[in-house]
Amino acid sequence: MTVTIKDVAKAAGVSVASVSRALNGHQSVTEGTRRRVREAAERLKYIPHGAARSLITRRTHAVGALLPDLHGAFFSELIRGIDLAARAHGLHLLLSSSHGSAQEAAAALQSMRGRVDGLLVMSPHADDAFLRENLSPNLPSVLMNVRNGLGHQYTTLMPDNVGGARAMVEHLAACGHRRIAFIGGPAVNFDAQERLRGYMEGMASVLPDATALSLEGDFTEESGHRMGREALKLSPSAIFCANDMMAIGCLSAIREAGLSVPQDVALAGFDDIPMARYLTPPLTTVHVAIAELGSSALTQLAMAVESPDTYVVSEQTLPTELVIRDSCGFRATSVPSPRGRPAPAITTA
Amino acid sequence: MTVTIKDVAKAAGVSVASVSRALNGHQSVTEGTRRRVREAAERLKYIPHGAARSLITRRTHAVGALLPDLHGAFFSELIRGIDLAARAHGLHLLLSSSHGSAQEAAAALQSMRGRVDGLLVMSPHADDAFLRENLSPNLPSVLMNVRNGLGHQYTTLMPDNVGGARAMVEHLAACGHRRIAFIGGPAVNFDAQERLRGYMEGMASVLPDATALSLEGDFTEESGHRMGREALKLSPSAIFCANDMMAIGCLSAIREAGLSVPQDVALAGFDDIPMARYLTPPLTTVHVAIAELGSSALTQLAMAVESPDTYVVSEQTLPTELVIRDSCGFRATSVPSPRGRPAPAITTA
DNA sequence: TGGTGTGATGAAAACGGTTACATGAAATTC
DNA sequence: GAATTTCATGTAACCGTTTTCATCACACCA
Repeated sequence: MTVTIKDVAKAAGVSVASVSRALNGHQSVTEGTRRRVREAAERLKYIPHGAARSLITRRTHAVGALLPDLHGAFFSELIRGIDLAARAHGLHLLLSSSHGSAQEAAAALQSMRGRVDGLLVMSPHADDAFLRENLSPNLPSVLMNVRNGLGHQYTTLMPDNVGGARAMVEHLAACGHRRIAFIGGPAVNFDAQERLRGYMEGMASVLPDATALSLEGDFTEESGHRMGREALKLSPSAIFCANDMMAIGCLSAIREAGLSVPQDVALAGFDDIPMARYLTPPLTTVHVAIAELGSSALTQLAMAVESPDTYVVSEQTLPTELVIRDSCGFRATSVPSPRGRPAPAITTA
Repeated sequence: MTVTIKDVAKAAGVSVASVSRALNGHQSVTEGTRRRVREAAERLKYIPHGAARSLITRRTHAVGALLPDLHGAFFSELIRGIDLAARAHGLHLLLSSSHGSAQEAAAALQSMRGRVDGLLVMSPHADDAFLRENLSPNLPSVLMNVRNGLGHQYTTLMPDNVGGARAMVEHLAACGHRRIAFIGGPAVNFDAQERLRGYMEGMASVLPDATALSLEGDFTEESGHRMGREALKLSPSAIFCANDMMAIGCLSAIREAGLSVPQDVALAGFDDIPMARYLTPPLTTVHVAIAELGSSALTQLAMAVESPDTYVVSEQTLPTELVIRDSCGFRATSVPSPRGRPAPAITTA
């Protein structure tokens, strides 16, 4: 049925050991033998059995990625980054996304053990208890967008949520806004916490006399719409949403109130999803290099896998970029030009 | 170091065979033995070695997905659908995307063999020769969005590109348009071919006296912009783009020509990416149930894997839906309302 | 009581590779 | 020319699991 190393050995007239050596580029093999083996393997279309190999080598050359139930641009960009880096490191990617509960996430992790050399974890359920329970210490793991309280036991990467949000507040203040409302994400979400913190810090440092006007949404367009209506009651001159989808919802709430952006209310988002520049008006937002987050995380993981002894755990913050478009009233062109550099950008830490 | 079945056997005072039987729910095991084994396994935190198991069982409980280098909503939706169905069938997902060339795709397939029980293939490079060369006949495989010329050797799924494009032409004609230009995708692309065919068929059946006005883009926004300019030279009353991104590019080309949509020129796209309803004006397009495509494909594959003897290869077409918004001039509301049903929809075959 | 069926258990053979070690021939050294 | 090194190759052990087959105790039946 399937052709094994024995078949190749027989066909080439050598032992299985020689086949293994020849095919794996071991040095002590005659050129003639190597050629005959190569030819036989080629002819028989021999493909080594991955499981058998990893049984003895204790390497699967695969890493697992545990991702939350997210869709849209964020998700695809993240995977793109991860996948690209994985291929560069010769690693396979075992993907498990869209798990809604902590139990599901735990089950996914369980079933991955023994199949992967390392783990990439981004999950809203990934608190300390969860990690302690479900992450084996001898399996290299890298975390994304989680608070890592475990004594720096795991490498952690996250976008500079605080810096990005701060920069946005500073920009809005520089545009002359004083009453800046903030529509945050769910309080349990780590990114949401960080962005709220950035908003607070920004307000405190740039507008110490102004009151912080903060509402809690849940990152969905619908909640942006709902909270946008609430926010308008505070008569703000600018509304800063913790992500772009909420900003979209907020935009329609503003319109429904008979107001226009940016003339009556300035609007800003966070993430810079592709849609942001096609809105009317184009949305001022904070760009997060998501693909880069994914590929950096995987590169870290690859290093941890390849040389566990010399690898040092670290905590990395990826810079964000302020992308100024029209919705904040800073400038006023209207038709997005295709493939042009998006807008003036300011990079944060 | 790692705890194996032997350690559990020793701890429970039984043989490895009994441990295996107890843990895998074999019937001929005493309740007492089973309990002791369970306890020992629990205590030692034993997790079976996947590679060792799949070496003997010849099952990896994983399927591979070979996807093209695409990003954005299409990609994430597809993966979501696949992943969801995979979890439902207890299968792991080995992902390999973003391979640019046929060689890379071939290499990816190569390195997956022996690690997966089945293969999900969507690739622009997946023509007959490629498939014959790189797909082993004893590895169940399901194809998406490819022309399957191999005597129905593989199950194939694809959206109803022809029907969707036809329906759009019919709708535009019903709106009173006679000069309907079409900006297609790259001629080598299968989806592009089908959508062009749908356009042609639609024109022939509904507007037999009108000339087909067809241009070739490459599915990018930029080409939509470029071809949009060309299309305008043909003084069309409607432009139908083979995907939404090109429609976006086309929209800006129309604006730059000093014309407006839909008053001067009607515009339509294909795919219904999330962005489509947020454009100004909201884009009339053809909705493709991408997640469903992915999950259906995986379900087919799971069936093929689980019962290869009774499985029958099939060819499935997933219905598309006409989504009528404002860009075609059919109606004229303007602000997209959040979470509302998108628009009147017409389902095709 | 002796034969027989039954059901739990253990020993050992797979699965398909890699690699330590043994072997023997050729090359090198004296 | 004998001793010794070198080096390509083969033999066999091993990785961790499942599963076949043999074994053995036990209850059952005549």
